[in-house]
This record gives sequence, C-alpha cells and structure tokens, in this order.
Amino acid sequence: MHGYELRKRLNLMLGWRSLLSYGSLYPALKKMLRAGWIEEHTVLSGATSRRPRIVYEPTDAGRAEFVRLMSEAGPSAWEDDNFDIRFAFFSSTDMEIRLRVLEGRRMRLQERLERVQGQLSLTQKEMDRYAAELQRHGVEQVEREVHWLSELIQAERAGTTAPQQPPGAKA
Amino acid sequence: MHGYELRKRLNLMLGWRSLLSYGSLYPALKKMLRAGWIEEHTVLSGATSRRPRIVYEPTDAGRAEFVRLMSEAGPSAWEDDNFDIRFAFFSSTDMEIRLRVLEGRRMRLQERLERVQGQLSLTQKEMDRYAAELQRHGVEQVEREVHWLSELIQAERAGTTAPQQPPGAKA
DNA sequence: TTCGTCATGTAATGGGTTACATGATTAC
DNA sequence: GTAATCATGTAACCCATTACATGACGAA
Repeated sequence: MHGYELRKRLNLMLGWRSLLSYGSLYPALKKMLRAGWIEEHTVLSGATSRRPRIVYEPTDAGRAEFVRLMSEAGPSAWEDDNFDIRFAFFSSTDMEIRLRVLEGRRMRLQERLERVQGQLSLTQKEMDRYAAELQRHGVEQVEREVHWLSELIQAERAGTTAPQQPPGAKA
Repeated sequence: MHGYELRKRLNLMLGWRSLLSYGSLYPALKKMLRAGWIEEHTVLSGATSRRPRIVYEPTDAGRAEFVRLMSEAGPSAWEDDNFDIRFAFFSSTDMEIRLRVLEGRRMRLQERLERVQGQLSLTQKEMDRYAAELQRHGVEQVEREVHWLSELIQAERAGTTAPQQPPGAKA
C-alpha cells in the first residue's frame, strides 16, 4: 500500500495518543527500501494528471524480518508503545510468542503496581489530595489492564489446539 | 529541595510510564535558575566529607510564574502528559481553572471516542481479531477516564462554596 | 569487598514533530 | 470560489534518553 493510505490505517488502529506524522513515515519507508525490506512500484491512478502513488510491497527479506521482529518476546516488547504494536499483529505470530508477550506485559504492569503500592502507605498522609486521587486512578487503570491481560492469557491457553476468539470479539 | 530528592518525588507521583532522568532534570534546574525562577543554596549535610546538596527554592518571580502556568487552561493543558502534571498541582489552583481543565480534558477524550467509534462499524469487518480487541479495550479505558472526570467535575461543582474531598479520597 | 544509594553534572546521540514546499482534485 | 482531501517529500528544530564521569557512604 502507499504511504498516505498506510498512515490512515495506522492512525485508525493505533492513533489513540499521537498520529503518525509524514516526517517520520516517509523517511522510514525510504530506510526500509534501502534495507531491502520493501519494494516500490509507481502506480498511475485513475485520472492521468494526478500525482502517481508509490505502492510498497514487502520483499521476501522484508517478510523474514517481520517474522523475526514479531518473534522477539523480550523486555522491549512489553513496554507501553511497543506492546500495542506487537498486539495489533498477533495474528501473524505463534501462540507461544503471544503468550510470552502477554505474560511479560502483565509482569511489567504488576511490577509498577507493587512499586507504587509499596510506598503508598508511606506517602499518603503527606500527599496532596489531588495527587493521591491521581495515583488511585492510575492504579485502577493498571489493575484493569492486568485483568484484561489475564483473560487474554486464559483464552490463549484454552485454545492450545484450535485457534480461539479473544473475549470481547463478536462471535 | 535538591535535585535528587525532587526526582524521587516526581517519579513517585507521576512515574507511571517513564522516570525523570538526570539528563533532563539538572539542565532544567539550571535553566530555571538563569530565568530567575529559583535560587540555589549549598547545604552541607551531616557528615562533613559528603558532597554538599544544592537546595533550590522558588523566588517571588518563580512563584508568580508557577501561578501563571497553573492558570493556563488552554488545549495544551488537556493533552495526556500535561494533564497529569496539571492535575497533580490542582490544590494550588482556583476551582474555576480546575473545572476548565477537567472539562477540556473530557472533551478531548470524547473527541477521540467519536473518531474511533465513527469508523468502527466501517472497519470492524475487515479488521483483524486482535486489532479489533485492542481497539475495544482502548475505547473502554477512555470511557472509564471520561466517567472519572465526570465525577470529579460534579464534585468540584458541588463544592462551589466549601472545598470538597474528591471521590475516592479517604474521609 | 562489593554493591546499592546518595548526589551532581555533561555530551552525544537519536528520534520525532513542526513547518515548509508543491500541486491536483473533489465537495460544499 | 474555497476549503478539505489526496499525495509525497525535506529541513530545522526541539527535547529527552543514554552513557559517561566522579566520589563518598552504608550495608551485606
């Protein structure tokens, strides 16, 4: 697909907080081109006078690189931003990897909870009302994500033999 | 307070996703010093041979600048990162400003929801299972934050005369 | 004795956003 | 007619993290 279209799609899928900008999109495509991961084809669109689109397609090397990236289940994969991207492409990954990413993410979040809750009792007295409320809400949000992850992990495990619908997806 | 201590405090209050690094903390302090917003005092700590702490204190100009910053209730104040910081210092702000910030934030989140939900029906069929699940969870999280904000707004409004405990704070 | 914490700082590096530049087309 | 969308790109700028540098103290 071409850059403009790609941007729209990515913004739709992952554009909660920030939108992908042209200043990072196009240079990134050029980099992938130089690395040999994608090929470009210029395609004239309907009306002749219109600016031709540059359609990109993954090469074999690119596909291999994608698989390699998706099979990385290390710490970087359970960091906030990376996790979302990894999750969005879960369909292209083995269940083993999916489980490791989900569990890693959950671990990371639980670490955060412990860090805060360990010091919560200490600080709460001297802490500002609003600051405390912010923390309470933060804890709640993280706890909810942990719960969400747990359900997904369960669903993955249940589907050891047959692929499974994640909870919340329409039947 | 001195830099090291400040870092710990801020990480405790706002360090959900990222920890404040020395590389941004100390240069920032120097900048505020040059701007005349803070003063530094070198303080020898208990053991004589220990590295002296550099304790910072706001000047009158600094305090004024703080008040000015806190009374900015424009769009930048309801962006993700800024909002948290603004909220954490709500105690130092008038209720008017607090309300405007809370309502602005809620509006921003509702815009996001509309953007996604408007196109949700269109895309859901051609969308990947996991991508859809990610979106569903994202929507849920945002809806929850909207609800949280609504309660806070109500609490602020109820406390027009007397200052009020935010819901969730201990009585 | 070695590791973690206290405590302050600098330089390089990397990354992304913003703004600019261009120009045709479609919808109001 | 004018604004928004399609469509691709570049350059300047900002800003934050990472890694490095230094050194004393307390605990295991």
